[in-house]
Amino acid sequence: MAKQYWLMKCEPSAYTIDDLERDRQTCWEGVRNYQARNFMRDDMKVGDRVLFYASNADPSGVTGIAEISKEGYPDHFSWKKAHKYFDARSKKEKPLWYMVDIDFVERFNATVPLFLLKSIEGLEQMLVTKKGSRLSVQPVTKNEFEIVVRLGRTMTAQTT
DNA sequence: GCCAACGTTGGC
DNA sequence: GCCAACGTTGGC
Repeated sequence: MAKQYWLMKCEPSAYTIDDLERDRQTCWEGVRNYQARNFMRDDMKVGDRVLFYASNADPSGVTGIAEISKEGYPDHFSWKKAHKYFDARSKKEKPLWYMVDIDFVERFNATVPLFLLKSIEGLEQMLVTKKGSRLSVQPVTKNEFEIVVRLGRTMTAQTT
């Protein structure tokens, strides 16, 4: 299958592209939305590229690039009692929630802010630019991905 | 911090 | 199966 492209949101208080650059790799636990889970469990493949998006940030926007390094597997945090991601409905024999692993690829010098994405021709259909789109794991097209990466590489610290 | 938009839950 | 109530997300 051809390489696919995604956008994954995370609040900076939880994890940032800087954290990923330091760690080189992380697991994407804690997604508790069925649509997002299905993307991770069923569709993401090793090598797929990911726009790393900082939500609830100042400014919110895409901060870098990651890559899927491990395909969907059970989110074992859902089995850990007392963990904030614990969910009694998820059983080891029948996991309810899934996660993937991602590798660090690139950190932009500055965030590509959401307000800029909204103004760019070619990104009108991109889910994250649409009002009320809360999905934390979203598919993006190759074209959208490439536009955002090109923008990201032109960002400098001064432009924000 | 506010609040609109959305997803989920649960009573009926 | 409907839909009101509730909790969460996330831009601003």
